[in-house]
Amino acid sequence: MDKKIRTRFAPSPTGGLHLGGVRTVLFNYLFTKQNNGEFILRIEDTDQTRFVEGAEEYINETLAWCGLQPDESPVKGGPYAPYRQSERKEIYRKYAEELVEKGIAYYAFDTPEELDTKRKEIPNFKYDLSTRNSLNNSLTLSDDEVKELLDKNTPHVIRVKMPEENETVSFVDLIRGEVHFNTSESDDKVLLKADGMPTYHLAVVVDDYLMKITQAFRGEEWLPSAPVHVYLWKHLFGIENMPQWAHLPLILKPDGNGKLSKRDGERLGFPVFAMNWTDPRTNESTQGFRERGFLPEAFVNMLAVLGWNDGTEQEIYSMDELLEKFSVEKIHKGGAKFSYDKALWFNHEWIKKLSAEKLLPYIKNVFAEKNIVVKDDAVLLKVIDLVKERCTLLPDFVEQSSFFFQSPDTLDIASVLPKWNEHKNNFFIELIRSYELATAFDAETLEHSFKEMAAASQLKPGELMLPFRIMLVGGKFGPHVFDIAAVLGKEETVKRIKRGLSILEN
RNA sequence: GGAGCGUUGGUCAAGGGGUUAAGACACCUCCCUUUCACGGAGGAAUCACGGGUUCGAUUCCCGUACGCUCUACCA
Repeated sequence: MDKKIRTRFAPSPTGGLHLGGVRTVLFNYLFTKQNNGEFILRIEDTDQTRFVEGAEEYINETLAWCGLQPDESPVKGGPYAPYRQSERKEIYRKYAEELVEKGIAYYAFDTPEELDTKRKEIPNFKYDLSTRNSLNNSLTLSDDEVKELLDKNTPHVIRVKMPEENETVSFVDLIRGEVHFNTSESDDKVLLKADGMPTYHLAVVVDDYLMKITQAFRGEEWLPSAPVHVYLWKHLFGIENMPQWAHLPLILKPDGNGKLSKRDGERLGFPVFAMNWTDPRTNESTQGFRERGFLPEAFVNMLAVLGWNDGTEQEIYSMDELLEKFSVEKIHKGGAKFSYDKALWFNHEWIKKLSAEKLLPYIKNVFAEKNIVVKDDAVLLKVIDLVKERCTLLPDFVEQSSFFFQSPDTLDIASVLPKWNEHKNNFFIELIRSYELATAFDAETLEHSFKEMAAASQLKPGELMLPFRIMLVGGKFGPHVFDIAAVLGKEETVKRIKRGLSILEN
């Protein structure tokens, strides 16, 4: 039992990594690192027809962005390389044939077309104990016939022969407890395809064994085929060497029911992929959480509590806290509907939580995209602290603070004009004079002199603050006006008041 | 159709044989703020249904309903 903990994430490179995939990685990673184990990335690219260029790189980049780096991977290498199943092709045939010799598997020569017509003719057709004796395989053919077909390189597959007697396979799932299946319910899954590649069913078992995997996390959709894997383990490597299974609950659509899909994101207007993804075949691109303006901390946090809760009221977790508090036993059994509103809330919380220094590179990036030039990082740091609590997504910083770095294009004078008069106009002329002479230009003294002058002019400060804000900011938003003026500095503040006045005059 | 898994407010969820059934998101009202936010207060659940077991069940057991997943030479 003091075996080194080893887990794996085994995606197939067919497109962008979605929420569910990243969460599987997260839970895997958390569990592994809590136990000083090793986390492996294994690429399951056994289906050449579904292989998509760039998908593997995308997975690597996503893991890096989330801070979930594997200890062994195709890129990083490791003692059990290669980590791409297509490069391990030669390994699998041996095991499939071993199974044939043991009578646990058999050769099948039925063509896909033949099986297709069977499926059309017979409702609920399954290649299983009820049909295999009337099909074209080494169970029905004589040894000589089989040998001849094999010698002639006739295309064939190897299928498991699920037991005929009512054998119950049960195993303990880390999340669901004991799960039972009757083996006769499973069909005779293909293990080795005609092209010599293994199917998932053979490949997971073989590779999990060869790579000494101790715990296997995967989505709940795999539960029905688990008995096949357990059966294979039993005859290939022994049940006692089988990893512990953990079938994670699904992430569901926010509306209705069913697995969350890329389509739902498009339909409802939120990302489902971690990062931008462009399908090289269709050129169709999908926005990711990263490009939408999510912080990796928030993304990871949001995923962690989708289907897991530590029993306390805590909702905001850093990676370190997750590493400390995560537990597999507290993962839920039922699926959870994804809520984009909640995801936004997490991002907002993380923007508030992170220091201006940490936020700085993200904000500069977002500004650069809008061609906003920031000359002085120290100013930007101050600005970030001033506006961060009103930003939910990173690009919100542009809206909320671009006026610090460039004068607003237009002023919302409609909000001022109806109540604008000569009296107020004079006040601002006075204010310009006063501010020009000011020796200190901090928010507090600015506010103080502003209010004193207002009192002297028999005006309520409140009536003057909105026009002042519009002149500086352009609209009805942003931090306290005097904080803004202080950051802007004397010259710029005065300049903007003058400009505002000239616009209001017309 | 079959098998497996699941079911606490609109959503995420805590809890667990006896409770006023936590908390968060969203929504609404109010307070704070003469901007927008933040923040604060308040507002919603006969714990899917029906049977048991029990002095007592939302909590344990069995059914039913509903939902989901799988049922490919895809993963």
